[in-house]
Amino acid sequence: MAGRPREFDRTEALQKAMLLFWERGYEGTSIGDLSEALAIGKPSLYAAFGNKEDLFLEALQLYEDTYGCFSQADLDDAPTAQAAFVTTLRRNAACQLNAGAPPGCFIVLSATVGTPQNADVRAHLTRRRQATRDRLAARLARGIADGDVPDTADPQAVATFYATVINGLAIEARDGAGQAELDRIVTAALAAWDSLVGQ
Amino acid sequence: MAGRPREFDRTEALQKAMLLFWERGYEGTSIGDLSEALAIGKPSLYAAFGNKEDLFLEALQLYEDTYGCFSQADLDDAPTAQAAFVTTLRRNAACQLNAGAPPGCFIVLSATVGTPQNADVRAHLTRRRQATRDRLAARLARGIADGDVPDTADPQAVATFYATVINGLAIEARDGAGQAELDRIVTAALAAWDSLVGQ
DNA sequence: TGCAATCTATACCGATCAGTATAAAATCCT
DNA sequence: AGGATTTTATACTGATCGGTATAGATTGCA
Repeated sequence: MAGRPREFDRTEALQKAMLLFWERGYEGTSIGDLSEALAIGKPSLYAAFGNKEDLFLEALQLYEDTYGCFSQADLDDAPTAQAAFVTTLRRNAACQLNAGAPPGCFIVLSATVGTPQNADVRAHLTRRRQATRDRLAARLARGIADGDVPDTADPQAVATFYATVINGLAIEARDGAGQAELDRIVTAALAAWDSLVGQ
Repeated sequence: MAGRPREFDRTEALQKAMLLFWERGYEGTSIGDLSEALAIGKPSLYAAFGNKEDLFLEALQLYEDTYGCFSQADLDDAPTAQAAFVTTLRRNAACQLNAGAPPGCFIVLSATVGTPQNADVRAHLTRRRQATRDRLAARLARGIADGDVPDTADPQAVATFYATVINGLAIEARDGAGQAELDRIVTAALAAWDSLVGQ
């Protein structure tokens, strides 16, 4: 009923895999790289995580659960839509840089282009990015319902603008921007609030 | 002094290579893919363009010269910094989508992450992105000198914000955004102008 | 102790990677 | 025609890709 116990910590290994995928992207990270960095033989890797795509998706989930730049609670708990966006974008800027981790959001960077055979991985990440935008739009709709956002505002348009800034932040971070620079970008984006919601 | 003439149009071949690198990125495009898509044997490819990196850099140059989203003249010829930014960002949104070409800016998308051995290609593209930001900052500085931008404005901060939007636009386009959506994002970013320059 | 079950290391699979050696084919010049 | 020069197609290089077959090692249970 119980065979030889595995000799590595699965969670630790997954975290190292996440960091490697984060730094090099899906196609830039080979199974050989992972086997070496995790100090785990390839058969053990496959037994524990399935194939490369399975491992990547699990690493993505771990990223969202730990380093993830997005918090639904930030949106829900804020009293107004504007306050929710301030908190969400401030957190996002802060989450682009982490000591001991690669700069820039995993979800934005790890697979934007690549070979046709990996199109499903890219589509998965596209859906994650669109989910972020949709949540922003939903919070704006709630703001209109709550009365703290003018009902002339276009939730989709405003959400898409801020989602674009969030995507751009990841590239700025990967290009070497410091925390102060990222924070200034968010400050600038937030300064547009009144003109965006038509207040 | 002259041997067998080459049987393909070098410019045509380079354009096809550009389109493939644009769609799949540097590492997502193999020499075999290029040889097939261009209908050119690999030895002819190497003889005409050097190695993969040389070909990519030449394709990048062709992109900037043809599909490139950025025009120095747009910045120079506008009477005010604000007008220059309106034109530059409108053109950028329009350049994200081209019939018969992949969506999203080549320079932003084709190599943001990857293997360590291709770090120099990524660094090259990072420098191109920073060049865009620096030109935006220079135009703002001119606006201050010309008197059409308040001298309290921070050219670097404003330029970095708009550069971030430009980077984000490429990802939105690759994710499937339509022209109207991209235009709305630019409209939103431009609406922030007054609050950004402290007017 | 023996057996079923599980993990490990080694070595391998066919396919593909970037790049090239070789030799035939096609041109210009003399 | 002959020779120099360049491009072509074919076939190959060693390395690496994602993934696996095989067999030995380690466990719990009977």
